[in-house]
Amino acid sequence: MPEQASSRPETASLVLDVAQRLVQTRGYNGFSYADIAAELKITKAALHYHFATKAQLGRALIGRYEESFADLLTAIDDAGSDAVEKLTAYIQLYRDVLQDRRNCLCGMLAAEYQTLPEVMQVAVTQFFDMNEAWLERILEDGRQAGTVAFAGSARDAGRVIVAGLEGALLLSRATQDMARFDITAAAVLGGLLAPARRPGDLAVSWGGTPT
Amino acid sequence: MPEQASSRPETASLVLDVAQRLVQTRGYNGFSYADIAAELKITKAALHYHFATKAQLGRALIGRYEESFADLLTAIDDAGSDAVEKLTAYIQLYRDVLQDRRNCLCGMLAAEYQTLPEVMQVAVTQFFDMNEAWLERILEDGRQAGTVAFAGSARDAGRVIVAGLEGALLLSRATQDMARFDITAAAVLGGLLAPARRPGDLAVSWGGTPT
DNA sequence: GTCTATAACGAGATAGAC
DNA sequence: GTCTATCTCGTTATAGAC
Repeated sequence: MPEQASSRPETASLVLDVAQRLVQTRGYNGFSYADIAAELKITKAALHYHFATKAQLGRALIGRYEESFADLLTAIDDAGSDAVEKLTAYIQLYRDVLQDRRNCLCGMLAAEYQTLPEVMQVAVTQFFDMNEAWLERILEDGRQAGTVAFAGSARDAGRVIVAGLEGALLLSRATQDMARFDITAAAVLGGLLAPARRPGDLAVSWGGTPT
Repeated sequence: MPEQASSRPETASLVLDVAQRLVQTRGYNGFSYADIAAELKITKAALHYHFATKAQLGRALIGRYEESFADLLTAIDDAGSDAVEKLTAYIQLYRDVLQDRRNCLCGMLAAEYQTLPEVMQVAVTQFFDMNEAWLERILEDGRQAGTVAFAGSARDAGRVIVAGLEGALLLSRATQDMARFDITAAAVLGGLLAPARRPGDLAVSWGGTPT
């Protein structure tokens, strides 16, 4: 770990906390070192000590986010429930972000993709790859177990889930309407349930045969 | 219409063209008056003559975008085909944007929502309302005709469609993978088809009962 | 309607003291 | 590890000539 002198709750970590919230709420192009410095009551120069360039800060942000997200996915795996419960828990991760009045870090960065330093672009892509790989595995397991059903590859079905949730997050935040997220989430999950398991009380169930 | 002197193809319109492409590719916080001026080979001061502030430019951008989008929806209506064809045409509008290597103007602005001047925030919300109102009508018609099927309200089903397409646009652009958009679009449409009409050859069909 | 010129500010970044 | 001070550049915006 890096050297440090006086400050105890590692400053670099606090910087990342603030920067992450700023990116999730304002975007990478929507905040500056001055914003972080003001909030932490240190100077911009001190920030540059920890993260020499904004690109390095941005890269570290994604790295930490992906890592903690991967940990959450592992925790879901370890809970050992079935595919539907795991997918529900996955959706809940997105919902938690929204409840925090934030967007997904990488969803926000995906919008700004073209303006990002290359190191950040690569890291963003990697984040979504990781998500899709996890979903692919869960979906394949669920299909084997007969609890979820979908046409096409598990990988593609995972991509559809990510797109639906990221889009729901984007629009729910803009319209400040959490219900908007919930109906999309219900549609995403409902559309994957094996017909036998499909409840009739879902608010929206894509492709569910209506009675 | 506003006065003008020498320039013929109304400069204001050219400014909007360039600005729109910049917002759709880089975001509202990702471009400046200097970028537009350089491209049109006029000065920043000339820009300020047409749009005194960046907020006014942004507001005009959304207004024109919504108007032309509404015209496209009317054209789809006038084609007089059934709900499924209209929904297919709607999806195609999004696909055209992606093929142009752009994001939806308002999808991009939704990400930056929190940083936008209030006049722009209101206009963005209005754009999505308009889309959802149109979809609600088409979906209701289709349900009546028995060509589309969905649980819940037509309004909510429309919201799910918009979220899915905006999310697909966002991620397809970041990963530079048009196929990613197509699989989500196929899932969105496939999930709405009435069971009797549902083809088996869709790459992905959300909730379609797999054989 | 467009220009030159510039104001006024904020951005990312660096030098060097402590 | 944080500071003061400063640099350089880009940003939005304005004043006033043509």
